[in-house]
Amino acid sequence: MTGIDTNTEQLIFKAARKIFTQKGFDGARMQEIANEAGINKALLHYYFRSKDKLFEAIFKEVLNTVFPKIISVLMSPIPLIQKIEQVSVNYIEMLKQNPDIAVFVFHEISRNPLRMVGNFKNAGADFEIVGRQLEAEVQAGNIIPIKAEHLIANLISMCVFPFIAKPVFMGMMGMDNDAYMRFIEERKQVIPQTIISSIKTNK
Amino acid sequence: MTGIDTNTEQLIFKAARKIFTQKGFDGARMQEIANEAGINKALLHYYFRSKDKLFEAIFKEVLNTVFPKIISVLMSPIPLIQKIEQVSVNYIEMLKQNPDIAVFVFHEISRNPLRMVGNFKNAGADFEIVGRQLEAEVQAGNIIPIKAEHLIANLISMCVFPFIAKPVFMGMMGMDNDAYMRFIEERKQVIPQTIISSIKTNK
DNA sequence: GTCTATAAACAGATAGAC
DNA sequence: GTCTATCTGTTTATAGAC
Repeated sequence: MTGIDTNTEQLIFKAARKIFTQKGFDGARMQEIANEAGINKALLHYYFRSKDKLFEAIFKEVLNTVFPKIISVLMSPIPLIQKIEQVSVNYIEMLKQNPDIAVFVFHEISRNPLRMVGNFKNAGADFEIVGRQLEAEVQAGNIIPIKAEHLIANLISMCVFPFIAKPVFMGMMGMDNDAYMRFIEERKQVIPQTIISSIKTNK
Repeated sequence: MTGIDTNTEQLIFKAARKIFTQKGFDGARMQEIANEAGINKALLHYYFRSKDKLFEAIFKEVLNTVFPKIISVLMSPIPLIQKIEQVSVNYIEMLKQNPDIAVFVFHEISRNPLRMVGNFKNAGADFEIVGRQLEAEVQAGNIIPIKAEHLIANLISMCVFPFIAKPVFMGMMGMDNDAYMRFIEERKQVIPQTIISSIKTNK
């Protein structure tokens, strides 16, 4: 028990995560993963048996990086406004550290939607909690009515999509990489501000 | 000149578009495209020389389906509010008719960002036009200040992302396909309402 | 133009030495 | 555990008959 494993299995895992998230399952080559890990191709099969098995391990880990983060915030017992702010900051920060993850996840899921089923705990509870919070605020006259589904869809869309469309937006906006990263940073403020001011009443 | 070509080349093109947009370049098989077109695999090479060439033809056509639509609305000489409403309706309608297109385009672009360069006319002008409209409205006291980049990013994100994340949202929201389509339909109203009420002043 | 048959290259997986 | 060498199936692409 050395705590952190820097053994071969970890090397492979890290390399596979990089290659798979960059190229997708179909575009990834076992040879390339082996090169990235600095080991031989046969070792991949020794540790993970097949490309499919290796991919499933990576994909599971990636899903656990992506979804619990937002679920836990949406379910936590804090005011709605704070949830919106926290989701924006946390999600954008996570995506900054894992730039390829968004395109990868949604591409692989649409390639095989059933993949979701196994790795996915029901998030319906989140919507109920947020829905109740929304109702309470509407009753109090603080916000105008909106379905929880749309509110959450708006929030996640505005956070995630700019990472998915990065090259397109960069081209359209005439930004270089640094400028685009500053643009992303600004969104931590812009998104909560947009959502909150869109639902607030004038009272 | 019969006007509409229903010849072999068109058959191939249509089949290739379907398979490529569903599976991506790496996941698509020439055999599957041939099957879809009801012809032989060798004919694909007869008409398009290689998988790469066939893909480039498809990709170019897909980009022309996706981008000019929004560009033309953003550049048109109509009030800002109307632009926001028209983009929402047009874009969602286009994506309803081409459900796979969004995941496909962004996956392929991040696989090879340089692909954009050739097929992309500068859209910087759009942002300038929208930027000037925004400034005018701010001066008139009608809206609060926001960068054109963020406004447009918000708009496109909220329209496109629900198609990219369809299986995830369906799972999270516990919707079947019909319910999700109704949800998408609602967004034609929700998105303009969200954006407009987020920038309007209280005057 | 369209087909069948096949070449040529590639990629995942395994055998077996060390 | 790690390597080299190789097998096996797949996939793009071409040759050549019709």
